[in-house]
Amino acid sequence: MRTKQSGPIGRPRGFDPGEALERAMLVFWEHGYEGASLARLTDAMGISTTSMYAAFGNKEELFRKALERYTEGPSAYLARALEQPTALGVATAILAGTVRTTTRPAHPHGCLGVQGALAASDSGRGVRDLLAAWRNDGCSRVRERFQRAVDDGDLPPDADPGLLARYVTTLAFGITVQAASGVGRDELQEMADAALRNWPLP
Amino acid sequence: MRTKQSGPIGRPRGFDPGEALERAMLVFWEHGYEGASLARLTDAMGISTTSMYAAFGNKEELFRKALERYTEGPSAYLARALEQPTALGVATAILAGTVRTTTRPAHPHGCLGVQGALAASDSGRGVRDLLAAWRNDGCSRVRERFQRAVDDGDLPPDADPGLLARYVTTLAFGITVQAASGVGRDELQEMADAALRNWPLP
DNA sequence: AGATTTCTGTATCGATCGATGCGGAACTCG
DNA sequence: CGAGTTCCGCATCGATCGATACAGAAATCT
Repeated sequence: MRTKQSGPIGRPRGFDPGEALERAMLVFWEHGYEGASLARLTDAMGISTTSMYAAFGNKEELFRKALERYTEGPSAYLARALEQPTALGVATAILAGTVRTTTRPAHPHGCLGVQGALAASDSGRGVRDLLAAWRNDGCSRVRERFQRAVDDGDLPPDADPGLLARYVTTLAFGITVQAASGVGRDELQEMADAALRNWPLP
Repeated sequence: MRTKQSGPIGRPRGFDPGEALERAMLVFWEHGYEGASLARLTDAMGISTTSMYAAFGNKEELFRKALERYTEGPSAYLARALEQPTALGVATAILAGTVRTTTRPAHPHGCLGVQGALAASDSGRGVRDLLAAWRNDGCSRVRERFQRAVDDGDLPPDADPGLLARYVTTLAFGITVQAASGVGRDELQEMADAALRNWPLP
């Protein structure tokens, strides 16, 4: 027999916060921060607005947590890509991961970090700036990885890590826009392959 | 002396529709379709909601006309770029025009055709699809131009016009996202130069 | 058991959304 | 001039926005 764990006092939650957050992330991904209404979010999460506010604070806090989940979930390919042994491997993995994630059937097309709030009203400025910082942080991490590649001799000494990182992330962001426009996975992957055929940029 | 033109009967408009549309376009550009409220739009246009509805129909129609104005105004560089004599000239002009237009001081950063409505709620689906078609149309026109370059011998016979067009437009869309994130003009132009240094893609 | 704490469902808040009704103002006609 | 037509300012519409108040339900504590 197992001893009953003494849980926190009071009535326990009637839902799984992780799964509710996953559902919310998908709604934000598909409709954007301002395009996702509380009614639609809570309906997808399977809880009432009261429970949502008690568990996540408010709509903006819910989005911040959904973005964290997105980063560690659908967007985790970035962290894995940065661990590739060569700079070319890093770039290739980033673009392949972007293509795969933004064109998954049965998932929203595009990237939450881009279409979550590229432009917004005043009330969405906080989230818009958060996402801009999220994207710039991604570019910075790639640049630092390429700088390490230069230091290690993997990239030639005259290579510009900042320029290469900007190139790769610009392609990645462009891919997310193309995916949101309905462009197919194979065509984007072919383009990504061609874009890295002259690495590291003459 | 000049004969007085017999204008339309009734009280004449108290505002210039072209300038009002220009103001509306700037608001849509900065805040997106759903992020731009009627109150903010009409305030910027300097007219009342009644006048706006009488002159433009409704919010969605106003956006459609604002997008037309954007296409013939800030985005006119695309049409001019397609008239460049060489495919490389076309690609170079597209990216330079994108960088310039999306990073103009005293103008909204980014591109109306991208951040106008990448993701939206149900009520914004019409505009979202309109913009997706707008972007895909842009890519198609570039592809047709590159096809002509192949036919004319400007591009090698084995060049893939569709892939090249996808490459250039993906870079352009990526640039608009970077610009919306606050990345500076010079850095983006350097990246664009490097991206075309190996034209037409090995 | 009773007391205490926490979660949930309903009902609703004030604000804002896009969109209109209405009466008076401003113009061209005859 | 008066009649006819159009435009504009004000007030307001029903719907929806994000966010809460309140009371009852469900758990752990002593």
